[in-house]
Amino acid sequence: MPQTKPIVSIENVVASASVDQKMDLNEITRNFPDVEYHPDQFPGLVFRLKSPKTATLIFTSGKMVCTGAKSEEMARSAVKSVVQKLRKGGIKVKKDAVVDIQNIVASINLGGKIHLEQAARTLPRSMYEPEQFPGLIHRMLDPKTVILLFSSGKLVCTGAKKEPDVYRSVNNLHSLLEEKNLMIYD
Amino acid sequence: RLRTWDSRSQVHEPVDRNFRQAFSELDRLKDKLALSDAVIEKTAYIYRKALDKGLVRGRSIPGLVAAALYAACRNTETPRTLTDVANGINIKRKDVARCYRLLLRELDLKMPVVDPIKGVARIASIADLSEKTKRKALEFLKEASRIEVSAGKDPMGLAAAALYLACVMLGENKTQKDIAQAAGVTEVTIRNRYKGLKEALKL
DNA sequence: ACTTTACTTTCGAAAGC
DNA sequence: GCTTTAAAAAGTAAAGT
Repeated sequence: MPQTKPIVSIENVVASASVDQKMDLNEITRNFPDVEYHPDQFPGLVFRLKSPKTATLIFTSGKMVCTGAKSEEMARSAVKSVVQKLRKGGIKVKKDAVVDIQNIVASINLGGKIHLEQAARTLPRSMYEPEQFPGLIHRMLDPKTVILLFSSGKLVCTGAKKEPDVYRSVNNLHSLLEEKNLMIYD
Repeated sequence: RLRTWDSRSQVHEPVDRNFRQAFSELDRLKDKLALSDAVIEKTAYIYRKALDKGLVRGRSIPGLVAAALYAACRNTETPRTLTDVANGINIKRKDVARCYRLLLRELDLKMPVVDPIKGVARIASIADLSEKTKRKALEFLKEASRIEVSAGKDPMGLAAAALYLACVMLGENKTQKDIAQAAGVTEVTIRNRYKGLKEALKL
C-alpha cells in the first residue's frame, strides 16, 4: 500500500461535440462581437465562456471542441451553455450537442520526492532529457496515458478519457515507484 | 569502416540511395563536430534501423540524420548537445529534438542519462580555465549528483555553474559571462545553479 | 537583481493545407 | 506535419524596471 495519498487535481478537460448540422460561422461572428474567427489562420471559430472559463471551437460542420473545463461535467455543461447562447443570439440549432470527452489533464502531488535519474533507468517506455525538459516522460499502457514525473514528487497525467483512468494511472505509477524504491518521504 | 553503408553501396535500390544521400550529409559533420569513427558508425547503424522500420517516409532526411547522430553521441557518451548537432546540419533544434524522440520511441532505444561532468572539459577549454579549477568542479558535480540537486537541470548549466563555483573558491578570475558563453547558457542560469550548488554542498 | 512574460514537454479533437 | 484551444509541472530565456 502506498505510504501517502496522492493529491489529484483535474486541470483541463478536452471534449468534442456535434450538433449535427451545418453552421454559418460568419453569422455567429456578426451576432457575437466577442468571438474570434480568422478562417485564413484556422477553420474554427473561438467562442469563449467566462464561466465555466472555457474556449469552444466551432466548425462549419457543426462539430465543436471545448477546452479549459475542470471536470467532465463542467465540459458537458459548457457545451450546453454555448449552444444555449447561440440560440439566444438568434442562431438556429435544432439538436442538442452530443458530447464526448477526449482528454483529461491532471496535476498530482505524490507527497514525497522522486529519484528521477534512477526512475529514468528503471521505468520502461520512459524518456528523461533534462537538456530539453526537466520532467521524465513515461508512457503507461493501461490505462493508456502519459505521465510527466518531476523530482519534486509532482506529476502531470494526460491522455485519459475518463476521470477514473487518471486515478488508476496515478495509483499504478505510485505503486511502481514505491516497489522500486524510487520514492523519498520525509 | 562504415560497413553498414559499404555492404550495399554497389546496389542501386532506392533504400541505398537514401542511405548514401543521408551520409554525404554526415561526412561534413564528422569534421565540423570532431566526431570519432565509432560515433559515425553508430549513427549509420541507428539510421539504417530507422530506414528499415520505415520511419524515414515523409520525413526530412537531414532531420533524421541529425537525430541519429545525436542518439549516437548520447549512446557513446560523446558530449555534444542537441544545439551543437542542429547548428552543424543547420536545422532547427526543435526539429532535431522531435526526430530524436521519434527514434527513441519507435526503435525502443534506451539512452544513458547525460552526466554534467562530460561538459566540463569543453567549457573549461573554451573559457581557458586551469586544470585545478576543472578538478574542483568535477568534485562538486560528483557530490551534487549524489545528493540529487542535479535532477531536472540542464547538464550544461550545472557544469558551467560548478566551474564558476570552482573559480570563486580557488580565486581564478573568470566572469559569469565568460563561462556562460563557453557553455551556451545564460548568466542567469549560472547564477541560479551556482546558488543551488552552494547551498546543497554547504559551501 | 527582480519581476513579468513566454517558451520547452505531454494529450486530444476539429477542417484543411 | 502545421494551424488553434487550455492546462499543469520545473527549467531556461529574454525583456523591462
